[in-house]
Amino acid sequence: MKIQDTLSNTEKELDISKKVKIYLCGVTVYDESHIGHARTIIVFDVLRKYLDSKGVEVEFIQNFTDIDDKIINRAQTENTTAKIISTKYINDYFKDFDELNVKRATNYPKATEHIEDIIKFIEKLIEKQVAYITKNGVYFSISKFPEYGKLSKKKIDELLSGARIEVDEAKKDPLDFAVWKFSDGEPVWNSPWGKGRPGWHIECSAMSTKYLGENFDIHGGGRDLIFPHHENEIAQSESFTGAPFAKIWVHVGMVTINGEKMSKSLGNVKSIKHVLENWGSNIIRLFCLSGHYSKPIDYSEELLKESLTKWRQVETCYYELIHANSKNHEEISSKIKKIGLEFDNALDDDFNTHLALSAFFQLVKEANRLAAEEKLGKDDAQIIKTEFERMLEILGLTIPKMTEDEKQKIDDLIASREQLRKEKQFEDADKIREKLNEMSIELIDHKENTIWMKKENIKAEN
RNA sequence: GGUACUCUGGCAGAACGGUUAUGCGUGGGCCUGCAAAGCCUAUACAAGGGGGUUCGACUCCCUCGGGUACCUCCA
Repeated sequence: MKIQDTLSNTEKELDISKKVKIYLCGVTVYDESHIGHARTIIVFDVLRKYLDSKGVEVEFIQNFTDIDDKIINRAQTENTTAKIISTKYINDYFKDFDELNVKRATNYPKATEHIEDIIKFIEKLIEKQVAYITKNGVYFSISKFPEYGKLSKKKIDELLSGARIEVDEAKKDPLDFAVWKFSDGEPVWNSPWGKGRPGWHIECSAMSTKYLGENFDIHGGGRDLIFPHHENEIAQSESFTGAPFAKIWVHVGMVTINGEKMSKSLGNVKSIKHVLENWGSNIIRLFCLSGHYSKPIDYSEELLKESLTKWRQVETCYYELIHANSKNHEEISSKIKKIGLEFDNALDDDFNTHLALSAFFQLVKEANRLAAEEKLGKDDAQIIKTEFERMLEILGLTIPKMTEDEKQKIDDLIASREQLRKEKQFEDADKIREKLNEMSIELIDHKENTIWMKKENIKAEN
Protein backbone atom coordinates (compact mmCIF):
# COMPACT_ATOMS: atom_id res chain seq x y z
CA MET A 1 0.00 0.00 0.00
CA LYS A 2 1.38 3.36 -1.06
CA ILE A 3 0.72 6.57 0.82
CA GLN A 4 1.79 10.11 0.04
CA ASP A 5 4.23 11.41 2.64
CA THR A 6 4.13 15.13 3.35
CA LEU A 7 7.73 15.24 4.53
CA SER A 8 9.43 13.71 1.51
CA ASN A 9 6.67 14.68 -0.87
CA THR A 10 6.76 11.23 -2.38
CA GLU A 11 4.64 8.12 -2.18
CA LYS A 12 5.93 5.70 0.37
CA GLU A 13 5.21 2.03 0.79
CA LEU A 14 3.49 1.17 4.05
CA ASP A 15 5.04 -1.96 5.51
CA ILE A 16 2.17 -4.27 6.42
CA SER A 17 4.30 -7.32 7.04
CA LYS A 18 4.23 -6.50 10.74
CA LYS A 19 2.17 -4.46 13.18
CA VAL A 20 1.34 -1.01 11.83
CA LYS A 21 1.67 1.82 14.34
CA ILE A 22 -0.35 4.96 13.82
CA TYR A 23 -0.50 8.18 15.80
CA LEU A 24 -3.28 10.58 15.00
CA CYS A 25 -3.48 14.06 16.46
CA GLY A 26 -6.92 14.24 17.92
CA VAL A 27 -8.91 17.17 19.16
CA THR A 28 -8.52 19.84 21.76
CA VAL A 29 -11.50 19.28 24.00
CA TYR A 30 -12.93 22.73 24.60
CA ASP A 31 -15.99 22.62 22.36
CA GLU A 32 -18.20 20.33 20.25
CA SER A 33 -16.51 18.35 17.49
CA HIS A 34 -17.34 19.48 13.99
CA ILE A 35 -17.54 17.99 10.53
CA GLY A 36 -13.88 18.84 9.88
CA HIS A 37 -12.80 16.65 12.78
CA ALA A 38 -15.16 14.01 11.47
CA ARG A 39 -13.50 13.92 8.07
CA THR A 40 -9.97 13.44 9.42
CA ILE A 41 -11.03 10.80 11.87
CA ILE A 42 -13.25 8.94 9.42
CA VAL A 43 -10.44 8.84 6.85
CA PHE A 44 -8.17 7.25 9.43
CA ASP A 45 -10.95 4.95 10.56
CA VAL A 46 -11.35 3.57 7.05
CA LEU A 47 -7.58 3.19 6.68
CA ARG A 48 -7.59 1.23 9.87
CA LYS A 49 -10.56 -0.93 8.94
CA TYR A 50 -8.95 -1.67 5.61
CA LEU A 51 -5.79 -2.85 7.36
CA ASP A 52 -7.91 -4.86 9.79
CA SER A 53 -9.66 -6.55 6.89
CA LYS A 54 -6.30 -7.63 5.53
CA GLY A 55 -5.43 -9.18 8.86
CA VAL A 56 -2.81 -6.55 9.64
CA GLU A 57 -2.45 -5.74 13.30
CA VAL A 58 -2.82 -2.02 13.97
CA GLU A 59 -1.90 -0.05 17.03
CA PHE A 60 -3.78 3.19 16.81
CA ILE A 61 -3.10 6.02 19.23
CA GLN A 62 -5.12 9.18 19.23
CA ASN A 63 -4.55 11.87 21.81
CA PHE A 64 -6.86 14.29 23.54
CA THR A 65 -5.37 17.70 24.21
CA ASP A 66 -7.01 18.36 27.52
CA ILE A 67 -4.87 21.23 28.69
CA ASP A 68 -4.70 24.39 26.70
CA ASP A 69 -5.46 28.12 26.95
CA LYS A 70 -8.79 27.71 25.23
CA ILE A 71 -9.94 25.14 27.73
CA ILE A 72 -8.85 27.35 30.60
CA ASN A 73 -10.59 30.36 29.10
CA ARG A 74 -13.74 28.43 28.61
CA ALA A 75 -13.60 27.17 32.17
CA GLN A 76 -13.24 30.73 33.41
CA THR A 77 -16.17 32.07 31.42
CA GLU A 78 -18.32 29.21 32.59
CA ASN A 79 -17.06 29.56 36.11
CA THR A 80 -15.87 26.01 36.33
CA THR A 81 -12.67 24.00 36.06
CA ALA A 82 -10.64 22.94 33.06
CA LYS A 83 -11.11 19.35 34.13
CA ILE A 84 -14.88 19.62 34.00
CA ILE A 85 -14.76 21.25 30.57
CA SER A 86 -12.40 18.68 29.07
CA THR A 87 -14.29 15.77 30.59
CA LYS A 88 -17.55 17.04 29.18
CA TYR A 89 -16.18 17.38 25.67
CA ILE A 90 -14.39 14.05 25.78
CA ASN A 91 -17.73 12.44 26.60
CA ASP A 92 -19.34 14.36 23.76
CA TYR A 93 -16.55 13.25 21.48
CA PHE A 94 -17.23 9.59 22.14
CA LYS A 95 -20.94 10.07 21.74
CA ASP A 96 -20.47 11.66 18.31
CA PHE A 97 -17.85 9.27 17.03
CA ASP A 98 -19.51 6.14 18.32
CA GLU A 99 -22.55 7.20 16.40
CA LEU A 100 -20.36 7.78 13.35
CA ASN A 101 -19.32 4.16 13.73
CA VAL A 102 -15.67 4.99 14.28
CA LYS A 103 -13.76 2.17 15.87
CA ARG A 104 -12.23 3.09 19.19
CA ALA A 105 -8.49 3.71 19.15
CA THR A 106 -6.15 1.37 20.97
CA ASN A 107 -5.62 4.16 23.43
CA TYR A 108 -6.61 7.81 23.88
CA PRO A 109 -3.81 9.30 25.95
CA LYS A 110 -4.44 12.66 27.57
CA ALA A 111 -1.84 15.34 28.17
CA THR A 112 -2.83 15.80 31.81
CA GLU A 113 -2.24 12.14 32.52
CA HIS A 114 1.28 12.20 31.07
CA ILE A 115 2.85 15.12 32.88
CA GLU A 116 5.60 12.84 34.23
CA ASP A 117 6.49 11.67 30.75
CA ILE A 118 6.41 15.21 29.44
CA ILE A 119 8.72 16.43 32.19
CA LYS A 120 11.16 13.62 31.52
CA PHE A 121 11.09 14.48 27.85
CA ILE A 122 11.83 18.13 28.58
CA GLU A 123 14.61 17.22 30.97
CA LYS A 124 16.37 15.37 28.23
CA LEU A 125 15.89 18.27 25.81
CA ILE A 126 17.53 20.58 28.36
CA GLU A 127 20.28 18.06 28.95
CA LYS A 128 20.92 17.96 25.23
CA GLN A 129 20.97 21.77 25.28
CA VAL A 130 18.26 22.14 22.68
CA ALA A 131 15.89 23.69 25.21
CA TYR A 132 16.53 26.54 27.65
CA ILE A 133 14.84 28.18 30.59
CA THR A 134 13.63 31.78 30.67
CA LYS A 135 11.52 33.71 33.14
CA ASN A 136 8.41 32.65 31.22
CA GLY A 137 9.05 28.99 30.71
CA VAL A 138 11.14 26.39 28.98
CA TYR A 139 11.67 26.90 25.27
CA PHE A 140 12.85 24.77 22.43
CA SER A 141 15.64 26.42 20.51
CA ILE A 142 14.99 26.01 16.82
CA SER A 143 18.53 27.08 15.97
CA LYS A 144 19.64 23.76 17.49
CA PHE A 145 17.64 21.90 14.89
CA PRO A 146 19.08 22.78 11.48
CA GLU A 147 16.34 20.97 9.61
CA TYR A 148 13.60 23.11 11.16
CA GLY A 149 11.03 23.82 8.46
CA LYS A 150 11.55 20.59 6.54
CA LEU A 151 7.98 19.36 6.91
CA SER A 152 6.17 22.59 6.08
CA LYS A 153 8.82 23.53 3.48
CA LYS A 154 9.32 26.85 5.17
CA LYS A 155 12.52 28.80 5.43
CA ILE A 156 13.24 30.29 8.80
CA ASP A 157 13.86 33.82 7.54
CA GLU A 158 10.59 33.70 5.61
CA LEU A 159 8.74 32.72 8.74
CA LEU A 160 10.25 35.70 10.50
CA SER A 161 9.12 38.06 7.79
CA GLY A 162 5.60 36.86 8.44
CA ALA A 163 5.73 39.41 11.23
CA ARG A 164 2.80 37.92 13.05
CA ILE A 165 4.85 36.30 15.73
CA GLU A 166 4.44 37.74 19.15
CA VAL A 167 7.55 39.30 20.56
CA ASP A 168 8.92 37.75 23.69
CA GLU A 169 12.19 39.39 24.65
CA ALA A 170 13.14 36.47 26.84
CA LYS A 171 13.28 34.08 23.90
CA LYS A 172 16.54 33.63 22.02
CA ASP A 173 14.74 33.44 18.75
CA PRO A 174 11.19 34.59 18.02
CA LEU A 175 10.38 31.19 16.53
CA ASP A 176 11.38 29.28 19.64
CA PHE A 177 8.32 27.68 21.17
CA ALA A 178 7.30 26.78 24.69
CA VAL A 179 7.57 23.23 25.95
CA TRP A 180 6.71 24.32 29.47
CA LYS A 181 4.89 27.50 30.45
CA PHE A 182 5.28 28.92 33.93
CA SER A 183 2.01 29.70 35.59
CA ASP A 184 0.46 29.98 39.01
CA GLY A 185 -3.15 29.63 38.04
CA GLU A 186 -4.94 26.31 37.98
CA PRO A 187 -4.44 23.82 36.52
CA VAL A 188 -0.82 23.68 37.43
CA TRP A 189 1.87 21.06 37.97
CA ASN A 190 5.24 21.12 39.66
CA SER A 191 8.29 20.74 37.53
CA PRO A 192 12.04 20.92 38.20
CA TRP A 193 11.95 24.44 36.68
CA GLY A 194 8.89 25.78 38.41
CA LYS A 195 5.14 25.50 38.52
CA GLY A 196 3.32 25.56 35.25
CA ARG A 197 1.85 23.48 32.45
CA PRO A 198 3.12 21.86 29.27
CA GLY A 199 3.21 23.58 25.90
CA TRP A 200 1.01 22.28 23.15
CA HIS A 201 3.40 20.31 20.96
CA ILE A 202 5.32 18.47 23.63
CA GLU A 203 2.49 16.13 24.61
CA CYS A 204 2.40 14.49 21.19
CA SER A 205 6.14 13.96 21.15
CA ALA A 206 6.12 12.47 24.62
CA MET A 207 3.02 10.32 24.19
CA SER A 208 3.77 9.02 20.71
CA THR A 209 7.22 7.92 21.88
CA LYS A 210 5.76 6.33 24.97
CA TYR A 211 3.13 4.29 23.16
CA LEU A 212 4.64 3.66 19.75
CA GLY A 213 8.38 3.99 20.23
CA GLU A 214 10.82 6.28 18.53
CA ASN A 215 10.05 5.44 14.95
CA PHE A 216 6.55 4.45 13.97
CA ASP A 217 4.69 4.10 10.67
CA ILE A 218 2.17 6.88 10.28
CA HIS A 219 1.68 10.21 11.97
CA GLY A 220 -1.36 12.07 10.84
CA GLY A 221 -3.76 14.90 11.34
CA GLY A 222 -5.45 17.74 9.53
CA ARG A 223 -3.49 19.79 7.02
CA ASP A 224 -3.63 22.77 9.33
CA LEU A 225 -1.40 20.93 11.78
CA ILE A 226 1.58 20.80 9.44
CA PHE A 227 2.78 24.10 10.82
CA PRO A 228 3.60 24.72 13.53
CA HIS A 229 2.36 21.65 15.38
CA HIS A 230 3.93 18.81 13.43
CA GLU A 231 6.97 20.84 12.49
CA ASN A 232 7.62 21.40 16.18
CA GLU A 233 6.97 17.81 17.06
CA ILE A 234 9.62 16.75 14.57
CA ALA A 235 12.10 19.21 16.00
CA GLN A 236 11.53 18.00 19.56
CA SER A 237 11.35 14.32 18.85
CA GLU A 238 14.26 14.09 16.47
CA SER A 239 16.40 16.18 18.81
CA PHE A 240 15.36 13.86 21.61
CA THR A 241 16.14 10.61 19.82
CA GLY A 242 18.61 11.67 17.18
CA ALA A 243 16.65 9.47 14.82
CA PRO A 244 13.88 10.03 12.28
CA PHE A 245 10.42 10.43 13.81
CA ALA A 246 7.40 9.07 11.88
CA LYS A 247 7.97 7.19 8.64
CA ILE A 248 4.99 8.60 6.79
CA TRP A 249 3.24 11.92 7.45
CA VAL A 250 -0.37 11.93 6.33
CA HIS A 251 -2.41 15.11 6.23
CA VAL A 252 -6.12 15.30 5.56
CA GLY A 253 -7.55 18.28 3.67
CA MET A 254 -9.88 20.81 5.21
CA VAL A 255 -13.64 20.80 5.01
CA THR A 256 -14.79 24.11 3.62
CA ILE A 257 -18.24 25.65 3.61
CA ASN A 258 -19.03 27.43 0.38
CA GLY A 259 -15.34 27.41 -0.36
CA GLU A 260 -14.36 28.97 2.93
CA LYS A 261 -12.77 27.41 5.95
CA MET A 262 -15.05 26.68 8.87
CA SER A 263 -14.33 29.04 11.69
CA LYS A 264 -15.95 30.43 14.74
CA SER A 265 -15.52 33.99 13.52
CA LEU A 266 -17.36 33.25 10.28
CA GLY A 267 -20.03 31.45 12.26
CA ASN A 268 -20.14 28.58 9.78
CA VAL A 269 -19.05 25.70 11.98
CA LYS A 270 -21.12 22.56 11.43
CA SER A 271 -21.12 20.42 14.52
CA ILE A 272 -21.18 16.66 14.12
CA LYS A 273 -24.20 16.51 16.36
CA HIS A 274 -26.11 18.82 14.06
CA VAL A 275 -25.13 17.04 10.85
CA LEU A 276 -25.77 13.63 12.37
CA GLU A 277 -29.23 14.67 13.34
CA ASN A 278 -30.06 15.72 9.81
CA TRP A 279 -28.18 13.20 7.71
CA GLY A 280 -27.09 10.30 9.87
CA SER A 281 -23.79 8.52 10.00
CA ASN A 282 -23.87 6.70 6.66
CA ILE A 283 -24.39 9.84 4.60
CA ILE A 284 -21.68 11.68 6.52
CA ARG A 285 -19.22 8.87 5.96
CA LEU A 286 -20.00 8.66 2.25
CA PHE A 287 -19.62 12.42 2.00
CA CYS A 288 -16.29 12.43 3.84
CA LEU A 289 -14.93 9.68 1.62
CA SER A 290 -16.21 11.09 -1.64
CA GLY A 291 -13.06 13.07 -2.40
CA HIS A 292 -9.39 12.32 -2.09
CA TYR A 293 -8.38 12.71 1.54
CA SER A 294 -5.57 15.12 0.82
CA LYS A 295 -7.73 17.65 -0.99
CA PRO A 296 -10.21 20.05 0.49
CA ILE A 297 -13.85 19.07 0.34
CA ASP A 298 -16.70 21.51 0.23
CA TYR A 299 -19.65 20.90 2.51
CA SER A 300 -22.83 21.48 0.53
CA GLU A 301 -26.39 20.24 0.47
CA GLU A 302 -25.88 19.13 -3.10
CA LEU A 303 -23.02 16.79 -2.24
CA LEU A 304 -24.82 15.40 0.76
CA LYS A 305 -27.87 14.76 -1.39
CA GLU A 306 -25.73 12.90 -3.86
CA SER A 307 -24.45 10.74 -1.02
CA LEU A 308 -28.03 10.14 0.04
CA THR A 309 -29.00 8.99 -3.45
CA LYS A 310 -26.12 6.54 -3.40
CA TRP A 311 -27.08 5.35 0.04
CA ARG A 312 -30.62 4.56 -1.10
CA GLN A 313 -29.15 2.39 -3.85
CA VAL A 314 -27.00 0.62 -1.29
CA GLU A 315 -30.00 -0.05 0.92
CA THR A 316 -31.96 -1.43 -2.02
CA CYS A 317 -29.05 -3.64 -2.94
CA TYR A 318 -28.81 -5.04 0.57
CA TYR A 319 -32.48 -5.97 0.72
CA GLU A 320 -32.43 -7.43 -2.77
CA LEU A 321 -29.51 -9.59 -1.70
CA ILE A 322 -31.08 -10.92 1.45
CA HIS A 323 -34.41 -11.62 -0.24
CA ALA A 324 -32.95 -13.02 -3.45
CA ASN A 325 -34.75 -16.11 -4.62
CA SER A 326 -34.81 -16.07 -8.39
CA LYS A 327 -34.67 -19.29 -10.36
CA ASN A 328 -32.73 -17.70 -13.17
CA HIS A 329 -29.04 -17.24 -12.93
CA GLU A 330 -26.19 -15.37 -14.48
CA GLU A 331 -22.51 -16.12 -14.09
CA ILE A 332 -21.15 -13.23 -12.08
CA SER A 333 -18.41 -14.47 -9.79
CA SER A 334 -15.54 -13.31 -11.99
CA LYS A 335 -17.12 -9.89 -12.37
CA ILE A 336 -17.52 -9.58 -8.62
CA LYS A 337 -13.95 -10.63 -8.08
CA LYS A 338 -12.78 -7.95 -10.49
CA ILE A 339 -14.76 -5.27 -8.70
CA GLY A 340 -13.33 -6.37 -5.37
CA LEU A 341 -9.85 -6.09 -6.79
CA GLU A 342 -10.61 -2.62 -8.09
CA PHE A 343 -11.73 -1.60 -4.63
CA ASP A 344 -8.50 -2.81 -3.06
CA ASN A 345 -6.32 -1.33 -5.78
CA ALA A 346 -7.94 2.05 -5.27
CA LEU A 347 -7.17 1.99 -1.56
CA ASP A 348 -3.66 0.68 -2.13
CA ASP A 349 -2.96 3.63 -4.38
CA ASP A 350 -2.66 6.46 -1.88
CA PHE A 351 -5.93 5.56 -0.27
CA ASN A 352 -8.20 6.72 -3.05
CA THR A 353 -11.56 6.35 -1.35
CA HIS A 354 -13.42 8.00 -4.20
CA LEU A 355 -12.38 5.26 -6.61
CA ALA A 356 -12.99 2.63 -3.96
CA LEU A 357 -16.51 3.97 -3.56
CA SER A 358 -17.12 3.81 -7.28
CA ALA A 359 -16.08 0.15 -7.23
CA PHE A 360 -18.49 -0.39 -4.36
CA PHE A 361 -21.32 1.29 -6.27
CA GLN A 362 -20.51 -0.83 -9.31
CA LEU A 363 -21.13 -3.86 -7.15
CA VAL A 364 -24.39 -2.37 -5.91
CA LYS A 365 -25.49 -1.63 -9.45
CA GLU A 366 -24.62 -5.11 -10.60
CA ALA A 367 -26.79 -6.66 -7.90
CA ASN A 368 -29.66 -4.28 -8.55
CA ARG A 369 -29.45 -5.00 -12.27
CA LEU A 370 -29.70 -8.73 -11.70
CA ALA A 371 -32.64 -8.19 -9.39
CA ALA A 372 -34.38 -5.99 -11.95
CA GLU A 373 -33.83 -8.64 -14.59
CA GLU A 374 -35.16 -11.34 -12.23
CA LYS A 375 -31.84 -13.14 -12.41
CA LEU A 376 -30.64 -12.86 -8.83
CA GLY A 377 -30.46 -16.41 -7.56
CA LYS A 378 -29.73 -17.35 -3.96
CA ASP A 379 -26.21 -18.56 -4.68
CA ASP A 380 -25.33 -15.54 -6.78
CA ALA A 381 -26.67 -13.28 -4.08
CA GLN A 382 -24.48 -15.01 -1.54
CA ILE A 383 -21.36 -14.41 -3.61
CA ILE A 384 -22.22 -10.74 -4.01
CA LYS A 385 -23.25 -10.37 -0.40
CA THR A 386 -19.92 -11.59 0.91
CA GLU A 387 -18.09 -8.94 -1.09
CA PHE A 388 -20.75 -6.32 -0.34
CA GLU A 389 -20.40 -6.87 3.39
CA ARG A 390 -16.63 -6.77 3.26
CA MET A 391 -16.77 -3.34 1.63
CA LEU A 392 -19.52 -2.13 3.92
CA GLU A 393 -17.40 -3.06 6.91
CA ILE A 394 -14.30 -1.27 5.61
CA LEU A 395 -16.27 1.84 4.75
CA GLY A 396 -17.94 1.70 8.14
CA LEU A 397 -21.47 1.82 6.75
CA THR A 398 -24.25 0.22 8.71
CA ILE A 399 -27.65 -1.07 7.80
CA PRO A 400 -29.92 -1.15 10.84
CA LYS A 401 -30.79 -4.62 12.05
CA MET A 402 -34.39 -5.66 12.49
CA THR A 403 -35.84 -8.11 14.94
CA GLU A 404 -37.49 -11.33 13.82
CA ASP A 405 -40.79 -10.08 15.19
CA GLU A 406 -40.69 -6.98 13.04
CA LYS A 407 -39.80 -9.04 10.00
CA GLN A 408 -42.65 -11.44 10.66
CA LYS A 409 -45.10 -8.60 10.98
CA ILE A 410 -43.97 -7.15 7.68
CA ASP A 411 -44.17 -10.50 5.94
CA ASP A 412 -47.71 -10.98 7.21
CA LEU A 413 -48.79 -7.60 5.93
CA ILE A 414 -47.22 -8.29 2.56
CA ALA A 415 -49.03 -11.62 2.36
CA SER A 416 -52.41 -10.05 2.99
CA ARG A 417 -51.64 -7.34 0.44
CA GLU A 418 -50.78 -10.04 -2.09
CA GLN A 419 -54.13 -11.67 -1.44
CA LEU A 420 -55.97 -8.38 -1.97
CA ARG A 421 -54.05 -7.74 -5.16
CA LYS A 422 -55.02 -11.13 -6.49
CA GLU A 423 -58.61 -10.25 -5.75
CA LYS A 424 -58.04 -6.95 -7.53
CA GLN A 425 -58.95 -5.01 -4.41
CA PHE A 426 -56.30 -2.46 -5.13
CA GLU A 427 -57.54 0.26 -2.82
CA ASP A 428 -57.22 -1.94 0.23
CA ALA A 429 -53.92 -3.29 -1.00
CA ASP A 430 -52.59 0.24 -1.35
CA LYS A 431 -53.69 1.01 2.18
CA ILE A 432 -51.42 -1.71 3.45
CA ARG A 433 -48.60 -0.36 1.35
CA GLU A 434 -49.14 3.07 2.87
CA LYS A 435 -49.21 1.67 6.34
CA LEU A 436 -45.86 0.01 5.71
CA ASN A 437 -44.49 3.24 4.27
CA GLU A 438 -45.29 4.93 7.53
CA MET A 439 -43.09 2.36 9.21
CA SER A 440 -40.28 3.33 6.76
CA ILE A 441 -40.85 0.07 4.96
CA GLU A 442 -40.81 0.30 1.24
CA LEU A 443 -42.12 -2.45 -0.99
CA ILE A 444 -40.49 -3.53 -4.20
CA ASP A 445 -42.78 -5.51 -6.48
CA HIS A 446 -40.95 -8.06 -8.56
CA LYS A 447 -42.60 -10.29 -11.11
CA GLU A 448 -42.25 -13.33 -8.91
CA ASN A 449 -42.49 -11.81 -5.48
CA THR A 450 -42.65 -8.67 -3.42
CA ILE A 451 -39.77 -7.76 -1.19
CA TRP A 452 -39.43 -5.08 1.43
CA MET A 453 -36.73 -2.71 2.47
CA LYS A 454 -36.28 -0.64 5.57
CA LYS A 455 -35.30 2.87 4.64
CA GLU A 456 -33.13 4.78 7.03
CA ASN A 457 -35.00 7.83 8.18
CA ILE A 458 -33.08 10.88 6.97
CA LYS A 459 -34.45 14.07 8.44
CA ALA A 460 -32.94 16.29 5.76
CA GLU A 461 -34.85 14.38 3.11
CA ASN A 462 -38.21 15.50 4.37
C1' G B 1 4.11 39.68 1.15
C1' G B 2 6.05 34.41 1.53
C1' U B 3 5.15 29.01 1.22
C1' A B 4 2.31 24.72 -0.03
C1' C B 5 -1.68 22.69 -2.54
C1' U B 6 -5.14 23.33 -6.41
C1' C B 7 -7.90 24.84 -11.31
C1' U B 8 -11.32 18.83 -16.10
C1' G B 9 -18.39 19.09 -18.82
C1' G B 10 -24.44 21.99 -14.45
C1' C B 11 -22.03 19.43 -9.93
C1' A B 12 -18.57 15.58 -7.99
C1' G B 13 -14.30 13.19 -9.82
C1' A B 14 -10.49 9.66 -12.67
C1' A B 15 -6.93 7.73 -16.07
C1' C B 16 -3.65 8.28 -19.92
C1' G B 17 1.45 11.64 -24.25
C1' G B 18 -2.62 9.53 -29.42
C1' U B 19 -8.78 5.37 -27.62
C1' U B 20 -16.10 6.64 -24.38
C1' A B 21 -13.81 7.61 -17.84
C1' U B 22 -17.38 7.05 -14.22
C1' G B 23 -21.14 8.83 -10.90
C1' C B 24 -24.99 12.57 -9.68
C1' G B 25 -28.29 15.60 -12.52
C1' U B 26 -31.42 15.96 -16.99
C1' G B 27 -34.54 13.60 -21.32
C1' G B 28 -36.73 9.05 -23.01
C1' G B 29 -38.02 3.99 -22.17
C1' C B 30 -38.78 -0.87 -19.44
C1' C B 31 -41.19 -3.16 -15.27
C1' U B 32 -46.20 -2.29 -12.42
C1' G B 33 -53.24 -2.72 -11.51
C1' C B 34 -51.12 2.08 -10.21
C1' A B 35 -46.99 3.64 -7.77
C1' A B 36 -42.31 3.41 -5.55
C1' A B 37 -37.73 1.33 -6.07
C1' G B 38 -34.65 -0.47 -9.55
C1' C B 39 -32.92 -1.29 -14.40
C1' C B 40 -31.96 0.16 -19.62
C1' U B 41 -30.85 4.11 -22.88
C1' A B 42 -29.66 9.01 -24.55
C1' U B 43 -27.32 13.47 -23.23
C1' A B 44 -21.90 16.97 -22.07
C1' C B 45 -17.65 17.39 -27.67
C1' A B 46 -14.79 19.35 -21.00
C1' A B 47 -9.71 20.63 -19.60
C1' G B 48 -8.30 28.71 -16.06
C1' G B 49 -5.61 32.19 -20.10
C1' G B 50 -1.23 32.50 -23.22
C1' G B 51 3.17 30.40 -25.08
C1' G B 52 6.46 26.21 -25.94
C1' U B 53 8.33 20.77 -26.57
C1' U B 54 6.12 16.87 -29.80
C1' C B 55 3.97 13.79 -35.72
C1' G B 56 0.34 14.38 -31.59
C1' A B 57 -0.96 17.25 -24.86
C1' C B 58 -6.12 17.41 -20.51
C1' U B 59 -1.50 14.69 -19.65
C1' C B 60 5.56 17.35 -20.09
C1' C B 61 7.98 22.62 -19.72
C1' C B 62 7.51 28.07 -19.12
C1' U B 63 4.49 32.13 -18.00
C1' C B 64 0.21 34.89 -16.44
C1' G B 65 -4.30 34.44 -13.67
C1' G B 66 -8.09 32.42 -10.11
C1' G B 67 -9.04 29.54 -5.55
C1' U B 68 -7.97 27.27 -0.76
C1' A B 69 -4.84 26.57 3.28
C1' C B 70 -0.72 27.80 6.29
C1' C B 71 2.74 31.72 8.10
C1' U B 72 -1.27 32.97 15.33
C1' C B 73 -4.94 28.57 18.36
C1' C B 74 -7.14 25.17 14.79
C1' A B 75 -8.73 18.34 12.28
